[in-house]
Amino acid sequence: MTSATADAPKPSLLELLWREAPASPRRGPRKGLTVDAVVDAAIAIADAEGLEAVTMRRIAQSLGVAPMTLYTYVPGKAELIVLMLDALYAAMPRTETTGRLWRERLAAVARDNYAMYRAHPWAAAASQTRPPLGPGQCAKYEHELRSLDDTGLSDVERDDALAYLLAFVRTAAADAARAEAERETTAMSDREWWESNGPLLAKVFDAERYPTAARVGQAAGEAHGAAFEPRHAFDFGLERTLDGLAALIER
Amino acid sequence: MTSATADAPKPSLLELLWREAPASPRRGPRKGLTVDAVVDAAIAIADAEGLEAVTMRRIAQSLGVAPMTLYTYVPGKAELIVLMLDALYAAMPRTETTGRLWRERLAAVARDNYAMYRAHPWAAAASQTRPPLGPGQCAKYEHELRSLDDTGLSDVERDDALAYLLAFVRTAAADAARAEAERETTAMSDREWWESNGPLLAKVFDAERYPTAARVGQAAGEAHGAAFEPRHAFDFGLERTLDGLAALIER
DNA sequence: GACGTACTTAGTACAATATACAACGTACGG
DNA sequence: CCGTACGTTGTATATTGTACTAAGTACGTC
Repeated sequence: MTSATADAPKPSLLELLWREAPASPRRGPRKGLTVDAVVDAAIAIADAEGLEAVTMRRIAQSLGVAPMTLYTYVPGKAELIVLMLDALYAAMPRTETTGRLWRERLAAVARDNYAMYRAHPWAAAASQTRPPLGPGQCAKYEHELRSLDDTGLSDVERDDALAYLLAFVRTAAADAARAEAERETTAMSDREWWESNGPLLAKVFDAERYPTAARVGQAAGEAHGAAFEPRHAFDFGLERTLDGLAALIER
Repeated sequence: MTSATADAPKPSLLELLWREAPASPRRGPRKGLTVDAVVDAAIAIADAEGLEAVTMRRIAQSLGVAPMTLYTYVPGKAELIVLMLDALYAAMPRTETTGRLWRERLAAVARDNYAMYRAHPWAAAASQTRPPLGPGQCAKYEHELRSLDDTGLSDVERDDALAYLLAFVRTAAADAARAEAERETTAMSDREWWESNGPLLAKVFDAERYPTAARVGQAAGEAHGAAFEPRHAFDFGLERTLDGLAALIER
């Protein structure tokens, strides 16, 4: 070991989320960037080219610095993605619904979240059930919990109900993003797929063995004009989810 | 170009799923493996060490062949994962529930799926809303659709309802797997986390600004003894999901 | 004012990934 | 019996996150 380096106390993820820099002695060259600059650059890339395009090299390039420079601002890529998500949560619009019925309020929460995920498709895949307690997440949680005021639910039930609703929206958005990405990358249209795979499927799929699957599958495909219609899945699921919560709230 | 190579017609994913090899002229050395052997080896690794441990090298090693050999049996890694999923669907147990009420039948479908995902945690993360029409998926779809017989739903509604239920189960299982993996990899227990992050959070989290979040968050944390209890989330969500479908079925 | 030291930046390096390419050997059809 | 189609494998490439090491910068202290 060269010398007893003071072993930099490297900031925790929580400190980073709240931008609580440990007030470093500010020695050495001035920082050319900020955490927000790195996070914003990463979000811009993810929005434009998807999460898989977000590499440390790519971010550094878009900021005009060397890749390793980023590690001065962020401990690693995993933490960066958490920061990106919290920034989204902080910035997303929150529909004001005071005075409306609980069902309308919850529907607005769901639609706000869905819109946010659709605007940033990478976020649906990256987000988790229990995100770290960053400022964006806290503000979001507070706002969304208020939509369950005067429902008669206990505090624990409110948390359960909100988590349930948000998990549905996240999944619906992730599925929508995946379907869209697939449609873009796959050169094949639904019609072309059937022309190329239909004959084989007809030979191999035993309609006598799977009568229900054959009938329902065809009906669903024709009804939506595609194998999977994300918007319909969201609309259908949202009504079911609100009905399910209604059974708890209006019991 | 050396010679007009016959341009091997390389099998489509659908042919592979149904094991419909195009009956090649069988020249050259005999194949030492089968598609199933590759798929089974990959599943074994995924079960034991997680999806990120499933690399072409690792599979090849466990089969005693060179990595590139696998490409004789499988076009690429993406296709292999689809094959792994369909194998799971084909092999999973399906509870027999003829004669029971629709709600019990659907609950059994949900629990079968949840058990399958918990036994193979990687599958929840890998599976998609609209999987390719492999034999496993077809058998699964047929069985699960039957649980919606005599509900009075239209064919399209049956497909919607099933997809809605399955999406819930998949998400719940994926969240459970993620929580479990996090608990294993993170050296820190919940208590340790609070001891190390509590002071900062107390300083930075404005309980006057987020009163509901503070109250509900604490209540939920105490009720479950942890930040997130996957089993409770599944039980709660399943009841809500069935209630939501009941509103459609028993209207 | 000058200097040492803490701190930012950058260059290089490494291990791991999927998979393209081409050489090698095998065994069947003629 | 031999040519050729095909299974197998070694090598190679592009890309990834990030550890390590040097180099340069500017503030706190004398």
